[in-house]
Amino acid sequence: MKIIEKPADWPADEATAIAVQDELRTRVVLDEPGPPPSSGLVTGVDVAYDDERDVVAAAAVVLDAVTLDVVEEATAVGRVAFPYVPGLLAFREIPTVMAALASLTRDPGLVVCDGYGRAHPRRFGLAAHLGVLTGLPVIGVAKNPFVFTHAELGPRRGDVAALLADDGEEVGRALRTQDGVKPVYVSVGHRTGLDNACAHILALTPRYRLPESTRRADRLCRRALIEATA
DNA sequence: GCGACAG
DNA sequence: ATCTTGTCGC
Repeated sequence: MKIIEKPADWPADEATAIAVQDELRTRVVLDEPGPPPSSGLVTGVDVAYDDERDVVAAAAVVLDAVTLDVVEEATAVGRVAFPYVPGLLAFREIPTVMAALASLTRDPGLVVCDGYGRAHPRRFGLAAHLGVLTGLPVIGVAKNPFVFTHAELGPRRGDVAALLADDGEEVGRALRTQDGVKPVYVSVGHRTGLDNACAHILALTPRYRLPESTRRADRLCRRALIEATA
């Protein structure tokens, strides 16, 4: 399979990457509610790394939002496009993620990715970045609160608490997806509302803490990395 | 000034 | 993200 290289104009240092974020962030659309939950298609994306070989594998798995059945899968393998810097995660993996999305034969519908959208130091995390570059509705789901804080939330599935920035803005939501488990952190990326995003994530977590979409994508990209590395 | 810090 | 054994629990 072809190796996805980073674009020729890809940022080479942190200062340039931050400048790119500050330019692209103006194109995020936040006033659309997005697709209603439990309808249409939902596509999970995830990546796996082999830092030794500088390789990243991305997977996109399309699910039927009602049955959660897999409708289509796609993978792409690329070169790691940027070092890991908190706040600049998107620059590592976006070219390869976009290649995986582009090789799908149908519209991905709503995209769910690991990490953050608006819950980001400059309000432009991976989910927002991916949304602006693809034009698709995207939401971000992370496993920890990063630099943000939230009040304690109830112990039951569906309980929520606002994820707050220093200035008091609600940049996302801590959402309990199963009774008694650690919450996940949901934030909108592009062309979706926070209420809708949380409803989608609840619909995608009938059994486990993490959405079915990311669990499927996680397994697939790990498999793709092993096959590409072998 | 020094850490901490999505994946 | 990734490196990794056993262990607790449904």
